Amino acid sequence: MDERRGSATIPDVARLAGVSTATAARALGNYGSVSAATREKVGQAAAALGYRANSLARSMVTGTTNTLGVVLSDIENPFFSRVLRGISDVAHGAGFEVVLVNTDESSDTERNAVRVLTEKRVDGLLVCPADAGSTDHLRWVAEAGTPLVLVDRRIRQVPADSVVVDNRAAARAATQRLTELGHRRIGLITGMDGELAERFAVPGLRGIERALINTTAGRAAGYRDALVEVGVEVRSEYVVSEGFRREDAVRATKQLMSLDGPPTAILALDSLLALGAMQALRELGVRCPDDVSLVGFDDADWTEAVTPPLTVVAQPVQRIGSEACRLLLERIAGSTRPPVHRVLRTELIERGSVAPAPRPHRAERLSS
Amino acid sequence: MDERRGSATIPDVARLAGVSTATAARALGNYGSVSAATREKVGQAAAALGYRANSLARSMVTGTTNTLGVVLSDIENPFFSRVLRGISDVAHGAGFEVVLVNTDESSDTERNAVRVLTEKRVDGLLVCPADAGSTDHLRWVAEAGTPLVLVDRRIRQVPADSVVVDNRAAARAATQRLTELGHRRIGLITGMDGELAERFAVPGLRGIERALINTTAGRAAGYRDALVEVGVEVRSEYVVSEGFRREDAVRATKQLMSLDGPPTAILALDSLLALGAMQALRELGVRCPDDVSLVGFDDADWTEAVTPPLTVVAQPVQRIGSEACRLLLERIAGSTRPPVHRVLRTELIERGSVAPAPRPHRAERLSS
DNA sequence: GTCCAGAGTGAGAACGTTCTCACCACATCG
DNA sequence: CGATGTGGTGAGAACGTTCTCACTCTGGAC
Repeated sequence: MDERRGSATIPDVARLAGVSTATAARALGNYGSVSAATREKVGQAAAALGYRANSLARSMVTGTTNTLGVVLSDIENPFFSRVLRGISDVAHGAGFEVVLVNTDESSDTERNAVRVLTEKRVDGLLVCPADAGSTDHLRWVAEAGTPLVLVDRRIRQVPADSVVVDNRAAARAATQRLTELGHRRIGLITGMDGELAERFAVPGLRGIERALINTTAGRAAGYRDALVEVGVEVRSEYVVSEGFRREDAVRATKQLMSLDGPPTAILALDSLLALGAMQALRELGVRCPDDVSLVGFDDADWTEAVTPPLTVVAQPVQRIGSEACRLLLERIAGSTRPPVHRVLRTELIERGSVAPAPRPHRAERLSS
Repeated sequence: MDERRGSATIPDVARLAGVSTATAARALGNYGSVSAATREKVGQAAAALGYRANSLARSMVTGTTNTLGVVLSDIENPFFSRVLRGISDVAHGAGFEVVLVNTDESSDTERNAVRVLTEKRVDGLLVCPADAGSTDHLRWVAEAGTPLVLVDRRIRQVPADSVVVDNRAAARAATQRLTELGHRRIGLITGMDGELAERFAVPGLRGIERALINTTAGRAAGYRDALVEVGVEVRSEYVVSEGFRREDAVRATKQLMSLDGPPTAILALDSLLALGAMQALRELGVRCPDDVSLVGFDDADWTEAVTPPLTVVAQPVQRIGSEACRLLLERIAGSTRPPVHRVLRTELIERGSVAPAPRPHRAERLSS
């Protein structure tokens, strides 16, 4: 009697309990008013049949799924996994489930994910957009009334809340610290597509607008700002972009150190790149921080444990996620305030990997 | 005309296209047979109205959601984020979405997650069970016919596929390598609840059965196996369990090194613990590998970049996920073969953090 | 000319909930 | 004593799909 494959439904429970489906539904769903006696009867019938609610049917009629869609580039990346953790904690705390899609920075995948998720009728979307260029799908979502929050990357054309970090200021602060310590030849390892990065970091002011969108570009701009401030010309051979993986940073660092006047300090724009830089310095036998100072982005779990401990620009990674999710929940709850753009602060954590610039050679001392 | 809030439905599209809902549905859903002309008409109408399919309704009638539920303990942990990546890649490749829940090793949360996910009618579940003790909810799922695969932890009582690693053999191999190099005093940092770990690692054979379930316990058992093999008594003060965080491992390591006969080698049972051990050794001024050899579990991204590079037991982390997901998809596709238990192989990757045991003091030489 | 296959279509019944109404009985208030 | 709630209940209509069935054509085989 209680072993039906397709599982029992409310009518089944109602029949067994001897009440109408409406009453059974009220008892099970805990809404409306039901007498204690019927509630008991229905409860027992449900237990006997192994009744399990069908959220799909419920969502169909209520129009709400208690589900959030999360679209980000790569969950394997510790940055995103911590962001997701922040999102997930807030979401579950409020009774929402989380559907996750990795885009691998592909705009097509993102577009597709957004379509599928809206078709699944998620109550809201958290997106870390892959490409600031193609955003019609995001505009579409925002305008169709599905709550949307942009995570870690803001796009001006999309009328949605956003939670980002002031990447430019962060990189500027880190670079300033290096210039304060006397460093003038400062290498930058960006990871992004080379040509693009160079454009932001090097030649004058072109691209600043877009730099506010892209994380890496913003940081590159901050690097430039700090150098310009102390009157140092930004030299393009100091800006290296070989890719986002650790091995790429190893290559980039070796390239930097093989330059004619090799940098006395290196700024790596994310934690994996910093790791690669460290590895390369070790492999080259270059002493850190004696010969070269190193600053990374993101306070990964290993930064404090390595030798020397790494100086980093720490971002409130988890808070990016939790804050974004909180904004989204407000929207879902019906808030209609104009788009909010939250900018979280970063913090420069100084550890052993940074030291004053080594005494310059005489020739250089004269020239500067 | 095309700006309705609640978005257009198939009847709306059908009306505009001048066909029946059945035909419109066929044209949009790409099933049944529709003439090219009507398909075109319907397509245009849909575009004009901004029609977007409703997966909920579709799932209601088809009985399939193209969604997998994933329940694991902590997505922030690099191990799980890589497992998830493996799952997610396979799932998306097959057209499935992924709903994620973190349990933080809480059995209650897990039970609840499983309930909610089955109510959402996911097509299958991937679970890394928090507690081998309370498993009725998993048995329920398996018996109710929802495909289920256990990830990284097998539970005998649950009739479901599983994908795990042979933790015991892995830890045994790592420990053997250390004994081969002459190490006899080998510290073990487990992270798990102290009392429990000691029970597995130290006194004879009790608990071996359960050890096959729990990851940490399995590894502790492997450690013991290797020591027993070379006739070394397992001393309980060498087995330290302070917790799972890096700081815990720092404390544990310092505790180990302050022992009367401090260990000449340390085996840390996961990557975070190894990190803490490294940090502690550096803080203590103990040279690695000259004074103490160190072996960790899991080939994290930083293991190769630190000084010295860390010897680790590498697990095919991503493959745990992808393999599990593949098994699940087979089940969803209807396979009814008896439960499969896949055991993936680990690999000992030797790097600079391991060296022969330092020359023993005379007294010790005599005694051994 | 008859028959049949099959492509194209439409009407309407599912799927399993929640929600709106209407109804009843009973208590409370004027 | 009648009017006015009010807690408990049931009938039945949504929600937006897909699916089944029946129907109409057309074209080809006999």
